Amino acid sequence: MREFRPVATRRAFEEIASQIRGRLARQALRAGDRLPPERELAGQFHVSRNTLREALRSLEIAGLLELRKGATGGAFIKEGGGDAAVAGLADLYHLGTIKPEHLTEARIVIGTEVARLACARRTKEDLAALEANVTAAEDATRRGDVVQRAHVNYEFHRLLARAARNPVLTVITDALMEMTRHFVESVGYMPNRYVMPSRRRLLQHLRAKDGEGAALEMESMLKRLQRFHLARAGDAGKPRIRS
Amino acid sequence: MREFRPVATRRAFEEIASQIRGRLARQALRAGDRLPPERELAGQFHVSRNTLREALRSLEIAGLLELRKGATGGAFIKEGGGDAAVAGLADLYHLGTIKPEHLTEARIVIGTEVARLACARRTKEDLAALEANVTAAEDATRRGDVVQRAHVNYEFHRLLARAARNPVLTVITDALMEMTRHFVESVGYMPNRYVMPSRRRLLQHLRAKDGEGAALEMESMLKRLQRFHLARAGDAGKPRIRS
DNA sequence: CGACTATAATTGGTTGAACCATTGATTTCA
DNA sequence: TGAAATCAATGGTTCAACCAATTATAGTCG
Repeated sequence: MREFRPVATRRAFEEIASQIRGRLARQALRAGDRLPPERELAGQFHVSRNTLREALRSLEIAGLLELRKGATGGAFIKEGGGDAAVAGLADLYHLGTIKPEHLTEARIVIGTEVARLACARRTKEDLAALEANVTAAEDATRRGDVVQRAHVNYEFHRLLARAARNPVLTVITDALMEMTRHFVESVGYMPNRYVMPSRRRLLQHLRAKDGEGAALEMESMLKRLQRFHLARAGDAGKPRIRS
Repeated sequence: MREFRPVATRRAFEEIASQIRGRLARQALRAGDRLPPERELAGQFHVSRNTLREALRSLEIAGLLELRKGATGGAFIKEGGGDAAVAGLADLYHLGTIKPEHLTEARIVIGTEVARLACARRTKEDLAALEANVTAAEDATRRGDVVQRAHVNYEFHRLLARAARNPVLTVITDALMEMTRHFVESVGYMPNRYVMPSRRRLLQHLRAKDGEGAALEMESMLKRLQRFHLARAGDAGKPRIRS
């Protein structure tokens, strides 16, 4: 496999970020903890404040830290929420590495399994939240508020993923919804008549904990949506190219 | 849903990064292009070089730029390779948000579908690369080189994901393998006798383009691996806690 | 002429000191 | 007591250097 590793001409800020990452990985630093002020940390690492800031900046972008200003401010360890991973995947869509057809296909693959797992693990609370969401989507549809409806629909998938109780699938679903949102905004909101009935059937399967039924329902809905989306993508789709 | 967006008290470097991101998204900047030197860019944005550097740093961490030193150096637009997304997901594992049981479950879900798709789309070249990989794994096994064997095995899943021709699944697989690598390193390398025979059967399905057979083979192998892994995780597993 | 070598130019990496802007705590005073 | 003024802590930004790596270029010697 790899015969040689590139000789690590490590930059100072990388070394610092790596040390802080290490303390996070070994749980010496936990969510909510605050790092010392920049000026003090710079002293501890024997680097200038600018260099230290680049290290903190890299950790902030990676989603590990949150920097707050003010008297009680500082660098706080963030709860691992996967924002960075979501942004990283979304960037791949913006760059064109991920194309609409990849997105729709991934949604089918992931969504189907999420539905299956959610059936097995959903709590009463999950079910209530999902039912409230579907009701809200139906309201928005009746009002003809396509934007609101689209956002409620993204939220449905996120809720379902959380009900599946697997953070890997949660983060992936969040990323897929983020990409879908960009896609839909670039081709325009598209009303259709089959999503809401499908939602109702899906809720039935969830109530009955019928994983296979839920998976099939989700798969068929997403495949229909795929055809719908890709037809649009042909015209206006893909990361929009402005002049 | 969201009633108010947090008022964006945007920092200068964020505004700069956002502008560059925008030019990337609209393809005004493409992979391989070089941005002007820092000193010049700082002038264009009317900010200090330090602030500009924080912006470039954030884009570098996000995997969008690569900074090279020297006379022909500068900030180059990177090919969208998903490194940042992989690192973001791996961080979630280090932070403990993703636990070994989530990881093994996600591998089953994703790996099964990857195997199915790879069957449908693999080229002769994919097949050849996979066969060479399995041969290399058998060699390493014979030599008792567990470390090498583990790395060749991760590579197998990556090759299979590339054969599936969907960059979403590629990136997710890369991330899952990265997490698996950390997991295995924390609990120790574990030889077993069922992976290599499974690989051979999987290759047969790939040759025959038997998607269903490949999916079943992969699923059964990964489930067996899951039991094996989680048994270990009970003792030493999870992101290792050192004193 | 050609290959090697010293030099210069370009570019990112780092430093240190200073000042600005925001935030929360403290003090002041009606 | 409570509202307003003040202070202190902290991240954000600026500026002006200098360091270090890398490549292009000019020079030198065989």
